[in-house]
Amino acid sequence: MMTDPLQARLELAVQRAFQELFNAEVALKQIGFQPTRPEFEGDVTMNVFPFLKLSGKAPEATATAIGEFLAREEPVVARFNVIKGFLNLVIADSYWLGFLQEAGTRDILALPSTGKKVMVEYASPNTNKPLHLGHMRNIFLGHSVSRILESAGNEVVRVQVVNDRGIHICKSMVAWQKFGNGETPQSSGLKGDKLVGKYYVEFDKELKRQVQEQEAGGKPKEQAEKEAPILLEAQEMLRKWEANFAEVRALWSTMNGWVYEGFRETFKAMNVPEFDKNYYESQTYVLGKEDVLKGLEKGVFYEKDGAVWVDNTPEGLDEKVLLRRDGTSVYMTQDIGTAIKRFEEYPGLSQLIYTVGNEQDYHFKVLFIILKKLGFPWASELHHLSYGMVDLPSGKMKSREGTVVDADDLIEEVVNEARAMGEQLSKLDDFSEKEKKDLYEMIGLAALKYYLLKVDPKKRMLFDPAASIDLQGHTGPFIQYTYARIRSLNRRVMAGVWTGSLKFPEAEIQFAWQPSTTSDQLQPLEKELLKRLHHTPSALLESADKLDPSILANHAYEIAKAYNSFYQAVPVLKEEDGRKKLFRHNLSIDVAKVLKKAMWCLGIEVPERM
RNA sequence: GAUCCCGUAGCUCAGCUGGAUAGAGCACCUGCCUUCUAAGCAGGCGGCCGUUGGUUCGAAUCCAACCGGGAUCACCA
Repeated sequence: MMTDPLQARLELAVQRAFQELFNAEVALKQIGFQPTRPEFEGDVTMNVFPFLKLSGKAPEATATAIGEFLAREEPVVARFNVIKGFLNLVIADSYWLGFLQEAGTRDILALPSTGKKVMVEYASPNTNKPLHLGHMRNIFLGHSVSRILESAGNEVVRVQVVNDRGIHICKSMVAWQKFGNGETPQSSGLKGDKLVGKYYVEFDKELKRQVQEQEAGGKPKEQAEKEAPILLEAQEMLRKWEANFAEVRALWSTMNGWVYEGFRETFKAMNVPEFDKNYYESQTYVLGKEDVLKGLEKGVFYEKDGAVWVDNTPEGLDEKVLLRRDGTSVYMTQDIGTAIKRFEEYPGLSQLIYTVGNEQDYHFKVLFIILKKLGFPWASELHHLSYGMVDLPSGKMKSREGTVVDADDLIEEVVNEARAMGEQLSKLDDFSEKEKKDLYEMIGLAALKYYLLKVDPKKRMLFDPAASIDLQGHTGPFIQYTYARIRSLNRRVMAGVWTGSLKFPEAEIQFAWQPSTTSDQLQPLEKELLKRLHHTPSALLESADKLDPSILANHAYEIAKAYNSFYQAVPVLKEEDGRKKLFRHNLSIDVAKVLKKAMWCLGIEVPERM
């Protein structure tokens, strides 16, 4: 990894070794290091098997020769040992100590600016129902990826497309007109999105009733489903909406307004910021038509039966309609137009990432190919951040069958669990009610977010309600707890003065450890921690490259775990030797800093006490 | 029918750009609070890495076939 200066150094040295020892050229990329397995002495290990042809020697002899060269020529290598074809290198403590010093003076989770501007789209809900667990995976992912990209040196623009028009919202509108008796969020006290969602369900109920009725009257099922009066009404409502009927538009605005108010509350409860820009489908759905016609002129698309098509069979895909015979758009059309519009609106934009479920993999493949065919230079910088569905122990989530996990309910549940645990431990009796409430929300949300983010986004995941509110083990609260422990140490150092400040006391505590060449100053648990910290920039970069927060999430967990082992076995403030005490405290501070920033990248806050 | 994704411990997941004896958490069992927060630590139990072949000095990792699970393939959104 390029961000790992140690590895880069060693690779160069090994390259030199091959030149001087065997008169052989080796590309840096071919030289790979891996962490040394714990049962052997060493920090990093090089496998020499791939290079035996170059050296013309046996594995042990090759490894030994390189090891001797490195120990002699490269100061960071303190010593080495060889086991079979494995060259284990012990890195000088002074290197790790130097790293610690550096980590103390700057944010190692802030990579140099790339100068790139990246747009991330996520959330993109429909306005006919409340947010649920599936949205939460999407939103936490999109938000986290945005922050990771920021930390990795990019400027990020967050956007969503609000699917505010279409048959779905018309269904809610029709049902509300029929059965609503003028109900509003104010009159019933129901959250706006819940209220609109309720009428969407009402619509479905009534539809089913009518279909059954008509079936009983002798109509075939398919016909009954198409001809149900309430469905026809919804379709009529959609036509009126498109024709700009004032009353329909007014009702539409009102009901969407209720939904937005509800969404705002949920976003607040999720502790996720709003977007830099919202695109509304009611505005974007007209986009793309002209672009498609231009493509037709250029010969990128073709006409058949009066419709405009694109032929993606050369790419191994199918043909696809872009404009219907009657000249109207399909979903793809507006996505083409919206993408183009975004790059016009944001001139320096170099990348666009769509956070959308993997059931739309095919759609985005086609979209990207089309934009490439239209000749947009940025088309190769489009990414579909495709994530897997969230399953429940009972099976798939289906909104029609009422098996969805509601976002608001879930947050409430997880916060209640945090409260129950907190009160049982009763460490916080001096907290005010407000402080307790804030803390339990922070902990509950951490459990939920971490649970959803620790899994590779690409993979379908199982949502186990019990595990998601777990506060122990491989969880967000475990990392929070580690942070709080360290902050407690910090406070003691500062003579018990509790300021409530989130600032780290670097100013108060100077780094006083003098790196020296004498080896083995570091205890194994200290070194283990330093190595994990040292790997942080690489983890961040990999997370950013792969658009995968789980890499950073798991890295943070590894650090927290290593810290807790260290904390348990090695005294910090009770250490008599002042230099050691200071060193360990500095180490602790850096762990806290990294944990806090890594959690920030995941959209998770950390408490000063818990 | 075609294409794509996924099969690792009882459960949930890491590891997958090939390397040493495959790792965590949960669950279960044993210890550890008169020393810095026990939401913790130390230890134990638990694996034909879906199956079969191939490539390789070496395969959970790459390739092929098969089995099992999921998704997608509309002049729908």
